[in-house]
Amino acid sequence: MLAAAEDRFERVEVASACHLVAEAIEREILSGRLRPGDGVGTEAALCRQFGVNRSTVREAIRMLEQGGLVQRGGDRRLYASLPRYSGLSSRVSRALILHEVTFRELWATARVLEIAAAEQAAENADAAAIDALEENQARAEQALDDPARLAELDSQFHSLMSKASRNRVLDLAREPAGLLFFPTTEMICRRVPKGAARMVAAHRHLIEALKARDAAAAALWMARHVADWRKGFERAGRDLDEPVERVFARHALRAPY
Amino acid sequence: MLAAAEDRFERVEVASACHLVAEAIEREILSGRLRPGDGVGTEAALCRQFGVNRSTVREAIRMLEQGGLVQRGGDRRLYASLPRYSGLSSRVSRALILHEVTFRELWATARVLEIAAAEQAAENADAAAIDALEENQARAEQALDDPARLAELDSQFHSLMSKASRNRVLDLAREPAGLLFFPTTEMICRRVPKGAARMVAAHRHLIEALKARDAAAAALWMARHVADWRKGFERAGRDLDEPVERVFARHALRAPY
DNA sequence: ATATCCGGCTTGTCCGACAAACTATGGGTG
DNA sequence: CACCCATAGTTTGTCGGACAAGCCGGATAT
Repeated sequence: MLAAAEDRFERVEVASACHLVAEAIEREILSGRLRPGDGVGTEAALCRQFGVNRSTVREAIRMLEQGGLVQRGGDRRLYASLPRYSGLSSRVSRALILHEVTFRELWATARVLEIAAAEQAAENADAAAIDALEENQARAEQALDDPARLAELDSQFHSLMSKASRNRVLDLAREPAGLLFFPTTEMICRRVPKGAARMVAAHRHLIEALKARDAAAAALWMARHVADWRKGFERAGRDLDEPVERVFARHALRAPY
Repeated sequence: MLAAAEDRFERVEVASACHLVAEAIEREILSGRLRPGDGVGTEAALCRQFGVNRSTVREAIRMLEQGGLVQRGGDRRLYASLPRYSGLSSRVSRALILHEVTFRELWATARVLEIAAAEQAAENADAAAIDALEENQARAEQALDDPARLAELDSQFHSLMSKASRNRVLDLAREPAGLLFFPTTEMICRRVPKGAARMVAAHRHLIEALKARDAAAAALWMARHVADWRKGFERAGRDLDEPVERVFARHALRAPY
């Protein structure tokens, strides 16, 4: 009865062996002593070094693997590695689904991130990035009556735009929302007749803005593009306050590193 | 010689038993058949159900645990759970550090996210959220000459602001950048005399804007606040194109779920 | 009725083992 | 001398069993 009343002490941190091993290796990587691409050593070697059993080492490895800090190479050996963005993004998307966020939250966030990506892309895009966008655009123009393909190309367009900004922080912040946001494009294109044409037109204007290095124009067209999405979503009879459905989980399930 | 030339086939996805087990449990949670808080069962029970060894089950559990999908309760039993934002954010921050992103990228991204958070907070903040910000502000006013404390309070202020927006997607997108961005406040307060006062003043204006439900004012003051940070950063003699240092890893290392 | 003890269950770790895949090494062959 | 193949060794993925420590519930003693 009285013990619970006071909380003078923090909970004691009892670390299990496998966590200690994982943290030791993690520190080695974060500190730069193990660089991405370096071999971490065999399980047997790690057992010897840490003085623990192979099962324990393997549990530690599974944890690090999941965090993207180590990876099995083609030869199944263990290498330190850079966490891949795609893995992180799908993980975040998964969390958003489980938390049942609404399309309104998603839209409000995607809006500012996409606009920022367009602005910064206009400032920083190089020729290769613009070429990639042009190629995407050419394909989209061939697929005006194929909603599924169009949705995929739209998603890719925004991803390319984000990469074109050459801002990796922005790119990583944008991707989880994009992963959940753009799959709905397919539904909208199916339900709203003029949706596809408006989409492709907006993309065209965005590419032109990038070529002209006109950040204001890029922001403007992206704002319109995203506003269009919202209108289409509502015209399709959907409610912005619906939670993002579990259906989209399949998009987030892919690529667990 | 000839096998490598053609890549007609995708690489065959050879899934190890522990991955299959992890995926099966993950599906169960994502589909909603296992709800957060539900017990997953004992390791022995999972062994029986999947027909695999306990070591294999444990490796699967380690993976899920790391993803935040399951958690050990106080009784050490296994429960399905919602991935915590803090765990995801620190993971993303860690990735940003390893990718050696620059402060310029960080700043450009934090800028749009913080402004959006302020705007949406002005629209959606409830009384409790504003109270929390007021309390933070009161503490900051008491700590004007304690840079470390002030930096912590600043970081907390922005986190509270983001929560006040009641947009969980935005909150989650913002946090990783914030985690890396705000620790530099301490350095700036030390090096730039008037920094602390300007910071507290900006926070005051932001709180007033929230009370007045004035999104434009909130955006404006946040823009100034973030611009101030950048000026302070440069006055402190730092270069925006420096990569975020590994030093900040300690902030990202915490709370691995 | 309360306090205490005991036995069972569960987890964390350890040990030893084995099949499959891969590597390397050495020998045979043209 | 160069090249190909077989064999042995290494490494991983999985298995079965084992045990100490912690937690829980029930039985027992006061």
